[in-house]
Amino acid sequence: MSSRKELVELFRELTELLTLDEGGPSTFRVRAYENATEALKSTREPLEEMTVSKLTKLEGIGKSTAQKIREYYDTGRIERLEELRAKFPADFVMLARVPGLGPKTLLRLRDELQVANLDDLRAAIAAQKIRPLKGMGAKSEKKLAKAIERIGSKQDRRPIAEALPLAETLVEEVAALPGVEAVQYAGSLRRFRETIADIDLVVASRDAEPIMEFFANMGRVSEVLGRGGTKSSVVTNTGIQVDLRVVEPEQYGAALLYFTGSKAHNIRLRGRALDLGATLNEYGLVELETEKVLASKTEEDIYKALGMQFIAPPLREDHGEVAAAAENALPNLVATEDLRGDLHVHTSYSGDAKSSVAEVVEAASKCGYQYLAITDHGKDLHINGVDEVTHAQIAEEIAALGPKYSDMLLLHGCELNIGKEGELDYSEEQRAKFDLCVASIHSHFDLAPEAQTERLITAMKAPSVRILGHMLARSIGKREGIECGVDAVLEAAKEANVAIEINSGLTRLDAPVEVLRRACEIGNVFAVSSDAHHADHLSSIRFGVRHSHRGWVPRERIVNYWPLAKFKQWLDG
DNA sequence: GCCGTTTTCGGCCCGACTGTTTTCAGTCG
Repeated sequence: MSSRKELVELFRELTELLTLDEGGPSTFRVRAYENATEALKSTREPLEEMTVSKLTKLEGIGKSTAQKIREYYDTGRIERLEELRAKFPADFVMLARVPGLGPKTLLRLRDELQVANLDDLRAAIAAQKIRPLKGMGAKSEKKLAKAIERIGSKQDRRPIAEALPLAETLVEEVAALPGVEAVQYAGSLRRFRETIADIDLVVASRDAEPIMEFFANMGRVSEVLGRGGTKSSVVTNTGIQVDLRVVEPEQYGAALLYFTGSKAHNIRLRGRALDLGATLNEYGLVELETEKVLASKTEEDIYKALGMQFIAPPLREDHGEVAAAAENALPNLVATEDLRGDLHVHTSYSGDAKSSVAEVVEAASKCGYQYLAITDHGKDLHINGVDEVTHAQIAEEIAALGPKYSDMLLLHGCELNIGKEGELDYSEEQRAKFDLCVASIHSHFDLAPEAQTERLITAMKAPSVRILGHMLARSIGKREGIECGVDAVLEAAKEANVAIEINSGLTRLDAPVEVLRRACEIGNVFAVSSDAHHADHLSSIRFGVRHSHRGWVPRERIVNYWPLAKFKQWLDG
């Protein structure tokens, strides 16, 4: 683990233990630790080399945190953390993971019943020792017993590829209910995070009851965690928690804003609301003095009333977007309709794809594209690869479709495989016959970082290569991306005028957000690509678009946003 | 613990649901 990552981990633990020490999560000290942890996570400053006074200049980091950072880099440990670890052993901290069991109750269980671990808690429940405690009762005891069962089955965050389809289905089903004027999934899913902990649904309706009724009784519900008049939580039989909230249609924008978050973004917005003499909650932005509702119906209204640009959901992480929006300095983000082409698409010639050349081209035409690159695999990719003869055949098929699609430039491309040493399929002379080459890694994921860096740079030096496909070759939730020197690779890409792909596959979303943001700073160009393996999947490019938003990628840097002439100039350049 | 031209103290985001109460504390997001 890099020392930076470890430092963030230590601060996370510090925050968790401090929450116990403070006896509650909402003390301002705990908040400060949360903020500091977040600051460490998102900053790019070279912390290791910085003095205490320099560190305190960073937002969210004061004297105390700065000293702990220095202490960590100088001695490898943080004294305060050691103290807290001694005070709260790991077995006891484990208990905080039981849903519904917060610090207050936890500390009372320890002080009054000597509960030190999960077994103690089970024994206390079995002996009915919980219910006599003040503020507790038979119901709380039972609830606790049930919650303990869930600690084992409770899944970590789910990959977006698993959660998004379920969320879309739920939205469709709820939208069809009578009285529903609008419905949308919110939360981290709408922010397009790679993994999500639960699905949040926000509904606009004047009659919440039938929606609650439907929601709690859906066939896929395995457990109802809570059911109120306007808010319910369930667990589905695949173990994903879904929260649903119903508001009046006039309040829909405020509710959507509130539940899309992130928490830190919301806090930042509320702070700004207070500066303007107003308060912001899930029902609206309300002027404090007059109690007049300033905005509530749409998110756009609220951002406007707060005196800032609309902030796209993927940006709402409190990574500087609020300040940027107030200064009218957000990047111009690309919309799916803005894209003029797709530069990474497979046909059934690639063993792992399903649609014919004609079907893929027709689908691209329906997307309204001005250009399309068909990029079946090179021959080095065993099983799914395509040899020279077959590629010549593909070229003919594409050429034959030219007259029918005269308003679309059809390119015969190839997705080359980057070998262990950075070698590519075919000879450079043969590669030059392709209109466009994407080069991607499909194997040898565990090489040393230096070797991976060299490998990518070598591949990009081939003059035919114009796009670096799914840069880290990760699979979200399954496989970490390769380790490499990101800056060196991005610099080399810039030098070679190679675009960094923004791969739209929900299991890929590669290059990752941190790489995209770094690439923006370095000055790279990008290609948002579907990597579709079926004609129906060209539309998944919309996911890549949302991922590009998360990376703050300005549309001016996206080669397939460019008009045909400019795109061709880049392609031939 | 952090922050700041209403600065070095006194603020710091806001509400639903549950289970226990009979006006509220704890938890969660």
